Amino acid sequence: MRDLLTHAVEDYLKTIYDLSLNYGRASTTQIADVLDVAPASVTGMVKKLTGTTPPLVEYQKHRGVVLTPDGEKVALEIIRHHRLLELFLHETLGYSWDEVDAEADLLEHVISDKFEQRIAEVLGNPTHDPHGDPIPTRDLEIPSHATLCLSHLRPDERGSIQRVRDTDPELLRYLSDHGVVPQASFTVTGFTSFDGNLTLLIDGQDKPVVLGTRITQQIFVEKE
Amino acid sequence: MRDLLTHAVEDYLKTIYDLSLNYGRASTTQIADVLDVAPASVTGMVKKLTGTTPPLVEYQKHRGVVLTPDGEKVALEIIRHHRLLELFLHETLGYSWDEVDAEADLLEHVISDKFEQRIAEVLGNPTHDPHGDPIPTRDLEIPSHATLCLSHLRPDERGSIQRVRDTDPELLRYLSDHGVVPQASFTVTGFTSFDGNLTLLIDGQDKPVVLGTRITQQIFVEKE
DNA sequence: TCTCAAATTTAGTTAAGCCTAAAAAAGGAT
DNA sequence: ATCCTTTTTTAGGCTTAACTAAATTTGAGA
Ligand SMILES: [Mn+2]
Ligand SMILES: [Mn+2]
Ligand SMILES: [Mn+2]
Ligand SMILES: [Mn+2]
Repeated sequence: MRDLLTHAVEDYLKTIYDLSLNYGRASTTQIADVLDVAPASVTGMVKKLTGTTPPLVEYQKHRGVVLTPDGEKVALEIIRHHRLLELFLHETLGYSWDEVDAEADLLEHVISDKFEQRIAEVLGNPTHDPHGDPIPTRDLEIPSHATLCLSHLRPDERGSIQRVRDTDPELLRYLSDHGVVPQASFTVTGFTSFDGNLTLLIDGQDKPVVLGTRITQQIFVEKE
Repeated sequence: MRDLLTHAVEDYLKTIYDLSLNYGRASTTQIADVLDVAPASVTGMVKKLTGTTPPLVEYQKHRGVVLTPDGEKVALEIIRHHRLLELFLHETLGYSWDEVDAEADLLEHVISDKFEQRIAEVLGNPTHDPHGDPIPTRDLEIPSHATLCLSHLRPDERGSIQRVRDTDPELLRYLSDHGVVPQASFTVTGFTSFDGNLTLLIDGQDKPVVLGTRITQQIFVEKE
């Protein structure tokens, strides 16, 4: 019954967890989009996940899918693997922060509990990954993390970058090239209402950087 | 055509490589034994491996299987992964030498070229794994390694341990507990012809250790 | 040479996880 | 209420890599 935790199952659960955080639930098409499979494949897998004992997901009539506590536990285990691996690849093996997500996506399903424990020790039981995302603890509690979106700030407000969505390597390279990295402090110096562009002056940088909403919606901050 | 390199295919090629080293070829039942699958499954896979372009193995019905140069290249790539990973787990993550084989068996199929390169660098481009087995170089040359079996030594001969078969964790723990580890020098102090038992006095150890043929056949040495 | 047990292959299934095409169900707009 | 578009499910199939059971081949000993 616990051997049902195939790579595919783990990726579905992780995806449902992420979507539920953002939307409260996960729809068939959203899941299909993220995992790059056909919607019909999602229906098939979701059926399987409701049929396990204990069930790993709950289907709510017209409201998509949410994880059961059991499903969430599995998702958090995989997310812990993923984020520890990202940090390990970055800190110990010298990967840049745009390269770690893809490799961690594969390794997360394969490493043992021992491997997880050892890299956590080597890294000093870290609380956040290279993109600022919180790493669930060993008993799967989630450290605090910022939820305020950069797109909501306006000129003259100051803050610090806390967290950046990690799935687009090109964006990550662009951001780090311009000093937009976790812990960087900044002042908002401009806002254009037509397109939502924000201008930021990062402390210690010469030039301000202009970011569109596609970008500012993927960055989370703390206000000063 | 190169996407045919599934985990299963890689494990078959690695197994055929190992068996060919020892027996010149690999029989269906030998492969089935090592991989713990049914002989019929081996026949099926072997057929698939002869049908690729280029073919990865050469096969005559009922006469066993050998790798083609292409198949050998793939096998050596996986073996490089495996042995680098073993050393990395041991040196960097503090695994003991009996724990590394199982974990490396899973990870070897998943790590990228970049991961391989990085751990090789961190380890200083090592030539041998924790059990003394040679690590193929980046261009898949095999460093020299001892082929003289400990079971062939006789009293008063001196030598040094070079290499130990790595698949039995219990044996590995027993050996390291008694100082039988790569680079250890020793003198043979006894031999019993009935059972082939050898008595070894390891330099720096108080007590001699008696090893049966089941053990001495899995240890390779260099004579002094 | 013949016989027979061991080794190997063939044939037919299974399970996972994906696919496409078509049917059905929602839900917004008229 | 009806239409229409989007979302979701159903139905049927494919591929990979296992399995079991039965058939076949091999090669060693009588
Ligand atoms: Mn994954
Ligand atoms: Mn991340
Ligand atoms: Mn393996
Ligand atoms: Mn080894």
